[in-house]
Order: sequence, then C-alpha cells, then structure tokens
Amino acid sequence: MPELPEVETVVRELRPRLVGRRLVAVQVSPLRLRQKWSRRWGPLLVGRRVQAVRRRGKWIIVDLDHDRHLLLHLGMTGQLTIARTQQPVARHTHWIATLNSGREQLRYRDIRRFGSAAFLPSAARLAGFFHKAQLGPEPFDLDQGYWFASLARTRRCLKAALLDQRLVAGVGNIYADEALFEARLFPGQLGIRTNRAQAERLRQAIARVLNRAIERRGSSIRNYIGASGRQGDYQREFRVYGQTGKPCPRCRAPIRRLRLAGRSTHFCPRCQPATPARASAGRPL
DNA sequence: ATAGGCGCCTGCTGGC
DNA sequence: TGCCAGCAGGCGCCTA
Repeated sequence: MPELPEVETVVRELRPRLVGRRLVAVQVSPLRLRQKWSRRWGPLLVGRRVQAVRRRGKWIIVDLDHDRHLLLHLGMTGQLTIARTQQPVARHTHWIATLNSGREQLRYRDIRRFGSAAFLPSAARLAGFFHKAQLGPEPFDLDQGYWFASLARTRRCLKAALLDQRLVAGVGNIYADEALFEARLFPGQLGIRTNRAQAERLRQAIARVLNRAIERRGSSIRNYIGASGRQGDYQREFRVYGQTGKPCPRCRAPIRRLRLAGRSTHFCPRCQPATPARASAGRPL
C-alpha cells in the first residue's frame, strides 16, 4: 500500500515524537512478517535512544544510538503509529515498543503481513543491506542521462520500469499511473521506444506527482494512516488511478484500465495514446 | 541476464 | 442471508 509519499509522511510525523526518546520495552506477536521479526532483536533494541528517523525508497530507517539501525517496510497494509499506552491494541498489531515516558508506544500493525523488518548492527551493515537490494536513486535525485539510458535499455513497458525499485526507488502502482498520465505517456510503451523528450517529461512528472502527494500527506484508500493515525488526502486528487470509466480530467474521454506487469493500470486512451501523434513525435526537444 | 507469473496474507465488495 | 470470485498502496522466488 504505502508508496513514497505515504512513507515520507509516516517518517515526518514520527520524527518529532521519536527522536531523543528511548525504547524501554519491546513486545512481539508470534505471527511472522514477510521477513521474520527475530526474538533476538528485542534485547538489542531495549535501552536504545532514537537518534534519527529517515526514509530511503519505501523503507523507514530508525537510527539508534550504539550504531544500531532498525529498518521497516510497510508492505501493502503496514501502519506505524505512536499511540498512548492505554489505548487498546488493534488486531494485527505485530510488535510494540514502549517509549521512555511509559505513556506512549510505537506500534507496528499489518493486516496482510506483507511488511518486513530488519535489524542492522552497524552503519556498514545498513549500507550493505541497500547495496544488496540494488535500490535505485531517490526520484527527486534522478539524473537526466541515467534515467533516459535506464529506460532506453529495457524491453519492459514504462509501467513495469517505474515499479522496478532498482531503476528508481519509491514509486508504486498509484504514482506510476499518475506520473504516466502527467507525462502523457502510454503505460504499455516499451522502454526502448522512449525518446529523450519523453524520458524527461516522465522524470519531471514523477517528482511533481510525488511532491503533490506528500503535500496532501499521501493517499488513503483503505488502510493507510500516518504515524499520528491521520489519513492522507491525495486520493481525492487521483486523475486516473481507480477512475476507470470516469471522464479524463483533461479531455473527458473515459479512463481505461488494463493489466500490466501484473498490476492494475489506469490511463486516458486519448491523452496517453499507444502510438504518439505525428505532431508530437516530430516536435524538437 | 531479463521479463512475466505466482504466491504470500486478510478483508472487503459485488453478483448470483 | 450466504457463498464465491475478484480485487487491493509490495515484493521475492521461480521459470522460460
């Protein structure tokens, strides 16, 4: 569920409430996540003070003192919230860390359990983790030349390329569709058929769409909430995602849906034509 | 090496 | 009302 804007929102809301606090107790449920939460992590976390909360792609990084690092991924339905200790614990809560006042807790809830967690005992191991994952650049740091070359070298369609975290980190199904609409590119267009002007439109569209979504604190369709429990608002501004059959906000043609890279894909057949119009194909950069 | 398909989980919706 | 298919913000593993 959560893509970059949702994860960024969680991190921004978590930061002021977590940095400087100490974890004094950790409770774990027996249900396993995608990457099992190890029993050995509890004692390693207890007593540690949070030094920073950061994001890399869709990963949340909690930096602790003693050079310890907790990595969290929210999968499809993950929720990471700060709750008052006396608040009832919601079903599907998988682990709870009590903060040093004793009055508040950091809680991880994940209905479908596609989320994962990792504990890294040093900065070097943390770097190694992301190196192994081959996580691509942040979408706001995309180099023009890198981006065009990356698209031009793949035989997959643009939608599949956007979802590949090795090419660019943080884009998921919603924002891939929204960015392709913004860039007026057909999601099924092959990467190798992409010219420099199109790649550049897409590069800028990705950053614009993600920034707008962050301003709205992400999108809440069914499960997503920020660290404070508040929902996002960006779902109200979707132009194609989940808008099948509704008129395109630009040209009024009905939004269509198809399956690409195994994922539901939404686009405007007129604004994002499979074959680019002659006029735009011949236009200089 | 690369690309597509499936499976992991739970919950909700719509059609019969 | 009940049942069943299809769907869902992700990603790792397997196969060709």
